[in-house]
Amino acid sequence: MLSLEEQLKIIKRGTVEIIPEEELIRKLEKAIKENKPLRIKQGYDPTAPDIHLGHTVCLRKLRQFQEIGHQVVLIIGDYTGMVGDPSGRSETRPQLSYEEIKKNAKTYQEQFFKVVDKTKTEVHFNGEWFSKMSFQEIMHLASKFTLARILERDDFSKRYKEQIPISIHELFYPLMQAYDSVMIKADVEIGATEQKFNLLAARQIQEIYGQEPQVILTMPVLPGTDGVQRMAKSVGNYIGVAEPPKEIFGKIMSIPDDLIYTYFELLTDIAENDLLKIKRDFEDKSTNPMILKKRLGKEIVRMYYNKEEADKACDEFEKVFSKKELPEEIPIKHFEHDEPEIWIGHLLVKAGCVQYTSEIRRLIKQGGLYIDNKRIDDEDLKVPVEGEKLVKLGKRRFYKIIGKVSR
RNA sequence: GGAGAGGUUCCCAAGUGGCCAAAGGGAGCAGACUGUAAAUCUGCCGGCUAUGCCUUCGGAGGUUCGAAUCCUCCCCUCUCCA
Repeated sequence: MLSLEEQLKIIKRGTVEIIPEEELIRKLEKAIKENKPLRIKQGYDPTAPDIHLGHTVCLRKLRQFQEIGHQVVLIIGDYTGMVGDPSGRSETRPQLSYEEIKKNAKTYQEQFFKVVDKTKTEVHFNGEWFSKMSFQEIMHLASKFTLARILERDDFSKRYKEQIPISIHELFYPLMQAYDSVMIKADVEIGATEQKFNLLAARQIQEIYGQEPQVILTMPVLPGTDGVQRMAKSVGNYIGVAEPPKEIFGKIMSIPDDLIYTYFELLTDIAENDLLKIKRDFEDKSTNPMILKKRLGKEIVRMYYNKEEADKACDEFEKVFSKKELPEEIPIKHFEHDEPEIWIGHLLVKAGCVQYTSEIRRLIKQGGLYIDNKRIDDEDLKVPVEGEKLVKLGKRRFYKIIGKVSR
């Protein structure tokens, strides 16, 4: 194992808080002395089946712990997922069925191990213990926590004040997460800053169950591609790790310039002094932010795919947006119609390019529809069905449409 | 159980009988510009081959020439009291 100082340095990079740091040092010292890895807990509720870059901030920290020789314990929250984490929420989460959760859990794990080393990870479902718990035990656990403590939380107290409903089952969430820590005897738990309450609750509960409380590491919450809200699938400002390279790259290019440094810092392994240089370059405006963004995009695609894909994604971007050429791969749509001619609106709906004909009228009115590189300005345009057409909607949606007259 | 407040188009949020497909903001989309799918500005933003028609304001009925707006019943949320 690495020395204490080396380990601490790695652990501290990008972390917001370590609570309490002395305990972490003590635990690390012990681990080194006895050559016994620490148990690093990460819980995950498979409520949506996609892991996005926001999640990877914590996952990358787990990975780092693995690299310095510690044991990662992943808890898939099949039960907590059914409750729904109220953290940072202004409303009750939808409760998912057990089947949905199970299905999501599979995808989750696949994506999870794109970042974390599978061979060095112990996986548990919290249903392992929650499904066996009796009501008596649940009441026992519930009696260890008070409403006042729960209401210390901003999200709850805010909802309470604003008269937004809070269901009783939501109050159980922190207790459940805490109990997970007890069951797997966690030494360290990592979470986003908004998770702080849940993480702290675990310390208290662990003590009640006669365990040494876990140390807490909080990581920053990653802003989404809109640069305003935290990255979340529900907000639609996310970049999923399983997305195609082109998408990841393109979405990176769409983040506000101000986010460039943050993304480099939290999402890449770029060396410390490189990071500083990027910050300087951005601040003194000596480098075009676009250049930095391209580098960021390449870096991230490389992490989840490889260098070739990264270069390809970048070339493709330049081709389509800078040079306004056609992308490499254009989705092909087929459709059939029983007359030789068809109104353009119907064609595009039929081919599945858009959902409504109104959308087409709008596009035409705004000058955003091209067929075979010709801008269309006639809303009522009819075109022949037979043959192949290249359609461009706005600046980034391309389709090749192949029509056939059906008899 | 009692008293009160509220449920509006993707989200937030105006609107209390016709001028309402419904203000404003956000998101989204398009155009211009550019250094990029940044920023900024402008426009669009329920559906329909459309100078008109159809469907929307928690649900079901009703009053009216006319309802998101008034009445009745129901469902849901919140607050206070018990």
